[in-house]
Amino acid sequence: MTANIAITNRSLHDQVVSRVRDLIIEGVLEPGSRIDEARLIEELEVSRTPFREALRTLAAEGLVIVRPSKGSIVRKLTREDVFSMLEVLAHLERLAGELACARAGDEQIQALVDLHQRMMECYRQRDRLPYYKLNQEFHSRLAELSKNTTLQDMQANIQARLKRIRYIGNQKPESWAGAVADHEEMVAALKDRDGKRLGDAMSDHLGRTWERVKDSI
Amino acid sequence: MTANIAITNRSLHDQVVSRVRDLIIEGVLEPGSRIDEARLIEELEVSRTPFREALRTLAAEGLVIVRPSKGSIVRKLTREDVFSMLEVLAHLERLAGELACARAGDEQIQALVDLHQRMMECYRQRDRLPYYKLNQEFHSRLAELSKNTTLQDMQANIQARLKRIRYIGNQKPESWAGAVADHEEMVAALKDRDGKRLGDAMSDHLGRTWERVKDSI
DNA sequence: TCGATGTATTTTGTATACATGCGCAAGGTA
DNA sequence: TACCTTGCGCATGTATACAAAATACATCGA
Repeated sequence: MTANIAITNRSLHDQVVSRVRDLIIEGVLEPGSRIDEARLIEELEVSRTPFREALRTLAAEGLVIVRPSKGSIVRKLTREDVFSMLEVLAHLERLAGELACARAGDEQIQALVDLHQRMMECYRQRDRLPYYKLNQEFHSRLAELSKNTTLQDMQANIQARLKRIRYIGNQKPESWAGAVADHEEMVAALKDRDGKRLGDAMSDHLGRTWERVKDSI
Repeated sequence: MTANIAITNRSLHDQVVSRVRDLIIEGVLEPGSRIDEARLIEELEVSRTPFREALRTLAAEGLVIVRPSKGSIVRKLTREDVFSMLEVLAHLERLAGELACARAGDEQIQALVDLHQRMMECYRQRDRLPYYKLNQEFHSRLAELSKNTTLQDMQANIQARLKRIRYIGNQKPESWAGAVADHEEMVAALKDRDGKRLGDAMSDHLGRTWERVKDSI
């Protein structure tokens, strides 16, 4: 097999989905605002067909709402939405933690510990954005270790929907310190393969996430 | 407010989504088989545009898989898929049970108990289909009592994807009796508002569902 | 001036036409 | 005969045209 020189011939649909998803997460398309179909298809330089298909996909993901004959809007999360999502996410990550302790290989756990070290390095340097990205990766990777694809998918979905709010909400330094402490506990439990303790830690972590985030909605 | 005389002007998209979803759940469209776009749009008497949008929605729901330039197929669940879905569903319903005990009103609990009575009546009469439908409703209603919309959505999604397999897998009489016993325990715990016990019961119930179902995949 | 009603304009929904890429089979070559 | 090549047909992907609905706006009357 030669080096991978394949042209990633992704369909326009897929490209539009990830592009618009990013626009929503980055806040370029503001929550609650109408999605101007004509404007966006012009900027993205695609026709209405793949664009509208993409909207359907994003609607199913929960990022946009299509109101029949009235256009689509970027879904705006209420406090109740965010609370319920964090409640479910906490419970899912508890399961992920427990399963990871039971099913992950030693190298996989070590890899996650290494990732954690890199996060700590970012924290010491106060490199917010790299930390944030590693953090996202930490949680997805932990879900992977559960060896449960449904769990991974659902966690990824909620993560994506909350991404923006969590980013906004984690600005305060003391919040950051708290999150770091949570992670220390999680990694310790993971090293010991103590599923119960890891599950509790993940659940608690997300419980505190609500406290950190709730005022920025 | 007068009686609701609004004309339900559902878009073709929505109609196609629910129609095709039913075709998949009912097994008319067989798992793993290619979806013949031309044939279906003819039978449904719609054009390709709303049909293809509907496919995107169903793909996001996990019922079909669109392979770029290669057509769509009805997603075929592997044993691993079903196991992971039941594992997550069990965990979600555990949460639903715990939250329901904490948050539901007395009348709501009573309504669920009544529903349970009707299920028992069906069981005594060996009315399989009505029982099955009431059972679906029982689980959705219990999720409602959690007052957590995200939980409801995710539970509904997994339910829909598993619907067909669960129906096939619940044919044996002894399986049915076991499921009924599980429900008795669940309702007892719910009456007592014993969240922990209800959570365990729901989780155990779905654990046994795997046993009932696993050979029919 | 305010409101109601009818009309114009914009926007969305659906159908269809056109483009592209995949799979398969016919034909050629070793 | 087995395997590779090549070209054609057809399914899929995308663009555009047309239809219907909703919104904005203007005109008329009280």
